[in-house]
Amino acid sequence: MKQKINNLTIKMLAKELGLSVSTISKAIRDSHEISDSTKKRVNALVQKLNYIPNPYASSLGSRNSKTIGVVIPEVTDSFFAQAINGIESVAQEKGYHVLIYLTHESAEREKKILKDFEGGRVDGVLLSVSRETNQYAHIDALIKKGIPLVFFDRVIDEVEASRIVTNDYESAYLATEHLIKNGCRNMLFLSFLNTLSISGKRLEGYKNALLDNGLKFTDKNIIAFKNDAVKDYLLLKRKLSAAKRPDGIVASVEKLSLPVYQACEELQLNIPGDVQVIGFSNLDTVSFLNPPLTTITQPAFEIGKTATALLVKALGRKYVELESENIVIPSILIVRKSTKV
Amino acid sequence: MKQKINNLTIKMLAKELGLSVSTISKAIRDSHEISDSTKKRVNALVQKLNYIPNPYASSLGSRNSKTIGVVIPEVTDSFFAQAINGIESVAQEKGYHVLIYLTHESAEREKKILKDFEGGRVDGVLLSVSRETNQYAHIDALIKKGIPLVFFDRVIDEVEASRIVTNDYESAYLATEHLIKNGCRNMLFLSFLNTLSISGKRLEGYKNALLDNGLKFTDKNIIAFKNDAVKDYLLLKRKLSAAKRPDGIVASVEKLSLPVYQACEELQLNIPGDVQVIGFSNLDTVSFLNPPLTTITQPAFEIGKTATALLVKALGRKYVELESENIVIPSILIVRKSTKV
DNA sequence: TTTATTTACGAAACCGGTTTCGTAGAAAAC
DNA sequence: GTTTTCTACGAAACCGGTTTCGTAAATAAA
Repeated sequence: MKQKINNLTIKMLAKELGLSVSTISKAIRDSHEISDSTKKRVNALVQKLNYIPNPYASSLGSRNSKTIGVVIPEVTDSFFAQAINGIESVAQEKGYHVLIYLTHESAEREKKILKDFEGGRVDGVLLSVSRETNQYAHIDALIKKGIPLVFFDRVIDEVEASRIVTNDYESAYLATEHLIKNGCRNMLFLSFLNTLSISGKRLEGYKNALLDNGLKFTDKNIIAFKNDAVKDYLLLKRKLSAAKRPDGIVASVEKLSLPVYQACEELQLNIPGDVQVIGFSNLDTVSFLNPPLTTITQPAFEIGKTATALLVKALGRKYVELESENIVIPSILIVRKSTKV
Repeated sequence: MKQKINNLTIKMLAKELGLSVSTISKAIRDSHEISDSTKKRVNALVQKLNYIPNPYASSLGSRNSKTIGVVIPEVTDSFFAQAINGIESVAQEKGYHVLIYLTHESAEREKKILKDFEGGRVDGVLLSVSRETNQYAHIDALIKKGIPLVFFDRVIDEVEASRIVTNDYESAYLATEHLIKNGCRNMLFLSFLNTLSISGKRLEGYKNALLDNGLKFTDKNIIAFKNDAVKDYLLLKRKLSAAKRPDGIVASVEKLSLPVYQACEELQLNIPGDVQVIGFSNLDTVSFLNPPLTTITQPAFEIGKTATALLVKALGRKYVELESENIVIPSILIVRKSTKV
């Protein structure tokens, strides 16, 4: 069907040099069983003819693809964009190729993607689960097939695998405490409705910060967005214009900070005068928001790098190790003007 | 070396059903030369055993990988992030896998990546060239190898290939004219130093808008950043504190808007009172900057989608077509408070 | 009824490398 | 000088599918 230009094959090189196919193959991969002199001859011809091995033939024969699969919810989110940056940097350095897949927060998509991986498309997987993901048979199945997987940021606790995360509990605690120290007594906690352990941890942090500071926790202050932008926004506005208006907001997800600013603007609420706001965000524009947003900023790039380094290390080993690492890279609180000093 | 779990092969399925390997292969791919009844038998077993074909074996045999390569300068830029989103959406829909590569604005990297592609790793390529790229032999070489390539956003005019871009000239013209209408007479044009045709077009737009409105154009108002954040920033500040201070700024690259805000803040310059600012940006945070930034916003998602659709269409054809399409998707001017009404 | 097509499938070559294993000749050890 | 060990390479099987081509049986056309 495809009439690709008669590509150069290893066979042709072999004929040209009067060597065998296997010798060429080994020479190219710098095998110790080939003499330096023939290696030079081979490489010279490779250069001259601009020979590039067919990656699929190599992968088939060697049973490894030098490819890692990255499965994330979305890419238009500064956290994930930065994480990809970190991932790609070490992948490129180590000679790995990266296949990227977006789940758009759909567990169904995630399943299909991982299932495809069972066919051996990738040597290893970096996964940040979708918000919808509440079971993990598909993940376990993949791991059982012998394909190393490392979670980053959004993990499933029940699955035995390495994970690189940030300190969600502590940073939410810190964020909440920061508001309390600034005088807040009635704080909203904004998150998405889901089963993600990370939201759970952040919520816990928020909750405990309240309790530890003698404030009481009430479900009414938890807003679980449903990903219906319009409805969610209305809900937020209602909360912000209620009689007992909140005096502080913890936006536990990057995407939720902006609606807060918008709602406050529409409701003529002053930040931080009327409401103080702190958000989990990695955007560098936050410094120039009106007012600049106090944030919990995650080490996205580092997380991506570390996760990939760990995966690559695992791929380098002949036998898959059993023990899985659990690395926590802390987030940082950056105080700006959306919270009082 | 790798002791992958004895994977299910088509051969085993064949034995199990008493059919030949080729029959199974055809049945799975829904070939017309297999009867419905055996297709059903085969699929039933496939389901039952959870058989997933080895993608590398398929690719090798069929000489196509159902994979496209995406080569972009960076991912932590809202334009590219959104573009990837568009790319991935149609790729996933059409059953293509996407390999992603970042050049980090290095022509060298770009060359290496494209060269690797010559080995047949991908069926087609989506490319947005690096800022450094000033020759195109590597691109031509790839195309000559028979691998379809479509440019998006950052193109090389000299290369014969399809391209999906936005109306850079017109939007810069529009942006500049907008400032002029608002009373600006001495406007800075900010861009990166490079040979990118897109910067050239934007610069042309700026220039012609000046000339058409009876203003004179001077090189002194063009700041070509060199990607050295510190020096560039100092240069900007110097320009902004000069005796004949500019009254308007066109930031022709997303990354250049923020430094402007920062510099104005440090220099106590009011936006838009002292300087009006318009930027090319796709960030949705711009509405909440202080003041909200007037922007030229590019249809990034659409560009990604269109480029991919075009590429996939080309891949579907038996023979590579000669004519290359040239699609322009316009950007839009969104007026906010950083420019006077 | 005979011949021409179609339909449904199998055998075998093939895709382009990798890996295993065997071996001649050189070098080292005894 | 003989045996042992390396070194450097080749033949052939293999990776797991796809594709080509041939053909028996079923169906249609003459």
